[in-house]
Amino acid sequence: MELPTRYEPQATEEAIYKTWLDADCFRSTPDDRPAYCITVPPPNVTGALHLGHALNHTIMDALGRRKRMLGFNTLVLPGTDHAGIATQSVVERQIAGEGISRHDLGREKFVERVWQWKGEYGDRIVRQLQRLGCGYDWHRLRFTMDEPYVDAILTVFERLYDQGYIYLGKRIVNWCPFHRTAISDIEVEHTDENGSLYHIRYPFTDGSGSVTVATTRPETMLGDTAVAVNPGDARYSGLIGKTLALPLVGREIPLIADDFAQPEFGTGAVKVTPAHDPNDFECGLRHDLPQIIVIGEDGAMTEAAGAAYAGLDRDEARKRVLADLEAQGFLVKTEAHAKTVGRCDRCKTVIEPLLSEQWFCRMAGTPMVEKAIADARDERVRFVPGRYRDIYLRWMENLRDWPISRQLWWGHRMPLWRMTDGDPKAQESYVCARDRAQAEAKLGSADVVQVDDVLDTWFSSALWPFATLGWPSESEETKRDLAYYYPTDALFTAQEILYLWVARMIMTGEEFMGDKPFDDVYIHATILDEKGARMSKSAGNGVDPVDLIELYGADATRFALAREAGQRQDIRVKPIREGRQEQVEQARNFANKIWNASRFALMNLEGYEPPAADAPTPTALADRWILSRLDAAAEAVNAGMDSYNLDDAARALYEFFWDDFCDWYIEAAKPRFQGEEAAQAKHVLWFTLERTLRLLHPIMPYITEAIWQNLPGAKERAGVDHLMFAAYPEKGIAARDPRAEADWALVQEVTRAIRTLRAENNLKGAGEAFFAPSDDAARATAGANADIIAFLARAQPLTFAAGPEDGFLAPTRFGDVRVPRPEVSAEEVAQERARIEKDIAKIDKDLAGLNVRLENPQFVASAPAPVVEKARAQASELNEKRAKLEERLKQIG
RNA sequence: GGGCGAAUAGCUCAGUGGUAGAGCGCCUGUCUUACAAACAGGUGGCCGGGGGUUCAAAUCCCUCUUCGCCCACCA
Repeated sequence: MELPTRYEPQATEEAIYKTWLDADCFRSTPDDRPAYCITVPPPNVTGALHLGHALNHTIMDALGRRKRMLGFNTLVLPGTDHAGIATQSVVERQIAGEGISRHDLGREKFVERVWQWKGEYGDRIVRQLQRLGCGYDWHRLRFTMDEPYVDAILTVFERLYDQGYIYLGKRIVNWCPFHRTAISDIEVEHTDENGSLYHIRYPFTDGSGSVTVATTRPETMLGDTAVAVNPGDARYSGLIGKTLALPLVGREIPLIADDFAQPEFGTGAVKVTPAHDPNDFECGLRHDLPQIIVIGEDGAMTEAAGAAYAGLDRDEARKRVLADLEAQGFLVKTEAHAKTVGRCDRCKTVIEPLLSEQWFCRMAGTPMVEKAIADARDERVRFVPGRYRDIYLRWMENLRDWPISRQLWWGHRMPLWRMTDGDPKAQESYVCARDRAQAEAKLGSADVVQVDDVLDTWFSSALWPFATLGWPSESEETKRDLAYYYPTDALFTAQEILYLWVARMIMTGEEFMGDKPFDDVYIHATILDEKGARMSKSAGNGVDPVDLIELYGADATRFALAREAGQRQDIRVKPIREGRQEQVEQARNFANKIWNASRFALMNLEGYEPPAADAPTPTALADRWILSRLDAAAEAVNAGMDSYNLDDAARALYEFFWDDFCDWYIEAAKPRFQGEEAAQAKHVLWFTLERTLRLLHPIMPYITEAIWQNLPGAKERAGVDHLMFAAYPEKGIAARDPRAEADWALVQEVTRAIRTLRAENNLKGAGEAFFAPSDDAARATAGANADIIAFLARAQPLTFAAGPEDGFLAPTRFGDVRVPRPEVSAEEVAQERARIEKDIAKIDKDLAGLNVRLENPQFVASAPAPVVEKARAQASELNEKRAKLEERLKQIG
């Protein structure tokens, strides 16, 4: 077997993936097996895969692969998202580099450019997922702008519209002046910033004094249509109803009473700008106030702001207004004031609350929302970790209507039409129609126009679990797929899109499929940098998974992520420094260990034919022990995978493979391959390796496949061509053997004692060692394994006797170990004495602790008997050990 | 302003009532016929602070501090 001593993933992984594709391993069609279906969160077509994706897909692929091996018909259905605002932003930035804006190009040309972008970058994501090893059914790859998918969107829209859920509303929305579109609350990012609170004096028109208001946004005063005070505020009790003259503008506005003005804030008087603040808007409705829009869609002041300010950017306008107020004596004072500022989560532009006409979808109280709440409350949809259920419920129970129209160009244009001369601000003008012909028929006119707006990108992603499976097609294939795969089994995502996406999928699933979209929602950790900060392109602290894969291979990258992917809220990932990344490097070392252990096994199993009876039933201790450990590992790995604790599974595999299988079993097996135990040792080696490869495969698919393909008899015994189709080992694949585990502990402890004595005393080469077992059981176990202990400890031979009086001594639980002492210098004697004294000091410390407990009558009375027994046993062991060490001290003088 | 998570060896993390573990790092040896990306041995921690419950607390409760995440229309 010609295998290099180092595992080189770069040389093999891509070729292996190709064999899987060529054999069409990942295709899923309904059959007699139970289904396991995941529709993957579609990455945006904005660019490349980031580490969060890598984690997300590692988890899904690992769990999907394991289910396939457990006999489920696994469908992991991939796709990409057109990602309206995000992709439009990217392309706008791109053309900005050419010195043009989307408005220079015009809608049609611009959308062409975005399609071009999608063509280039959509495939790139797919290639990167394949490089990561994802076993997805690429025949079913979906894109949110594919024709059948668009059909689903139109169908959903039509139904919601016909039921009266979709309406045109005039509201304050979050307006992004950069994108020139409305966005929803959850697309606004809040940051705490240092600002100022400005106190401005508004004089009464009758010259009887003034009222001072406090505001953080002085520029909006140009649109004020009232000042409000709390009706219970004694300071203003006689003044309500009087008229104020708005400084700079001169407009006469009333002083009104409204509960939303809080006496304790500022001066207790608040300026009311109904067109630019949600609270003021509500207040304006209550008092029937005019709504004056002074900031336009581009973030600049409008004509209504007055000639002096029109055309100024809002920041510039603020400065000008303040200067003018100051000059005219209206600015009373300015104080520092921390405030939260809303920014567009895509471009970080400060959001302008703006009064505008938008399309909304009704939420609160609708059956789909009620059902989506009930699904979580009754745990028909299970959240993992469970705490996210409460977070979800709290949000769902306070839902506001969903603004679904966006003033973007890249997206699904809303299927709403009106006659050209119809009132665009009246809902009655509109009909819902899929195309011009239908619109003309419905409106009874050929002179029709479609609304310019596109749908919120999350409107389309909300349909993902069923639209990707073909809904609303009535074809036999679709009906079969939906019946078989829906509801899907689990959804895997990060917490940031719990509301944006998860909640809405549950609602639409209930509304249009009459059932939840998935059983489980697993919210995995968010990737943070080493200091705990969010990774972002602008901060430059990102780690590119493609770099990690190129450095260390996909298996190592996957293992490193899986090993930390538990129920935690975040995972810290260090940067790549000087071409190294610690966490993935450790995983790469593990892969290399797997490679080399397997290489050793393959060398010893050349030409080997595993017996027909798959599972060995050996008699030798080492064999019984490793099989028992294998079974324990299988149990732990399955438990971890079943409970979304991939980290536990990864750790169990790591520890079993490295500590048990490599460090002890393989080492112990070396001499046995020559002796009379060779047959059973080889069988156990083959079996343990083969089953371990199966256990590892979901997390490290490439290296395990590479080895398995070379393992003699593996394919024949499993009856399949690829490891991914072999049965996944579960608890019970081998005999649990507590006796063997207890006996092996002796082998380990005696071995370690000899090793330590030899290492600490600088004894080179193989030498003698003595073991005086404390009882017959220890003698029997050690006797049967003397050769192995001697081999492992590089001690030759192991003699069952007290050994020479002047030998180095190590008391163990099973008896005394001695290693003969050659000529030593006074210095070396001093070193040995120091070590023994240190050991005794440690024993004394432990004994003191134990005695405190044992001498406490309450401990003896209250603690469970086994605990007391254990403490007594420990104390007596330590006393014994101490006595022996003391004796040894006297010996060396 | 609410909600949540985290704080354990220099670093990254395990450890949910019985006197602390792993990997990396560091120190000593070793090219022992799978692996120096390795092997053997060792060093290293009043488990963030304070209180409480208990015979017994890293672990359960309260509180404080620090860091982070999510949510939030107080000018």
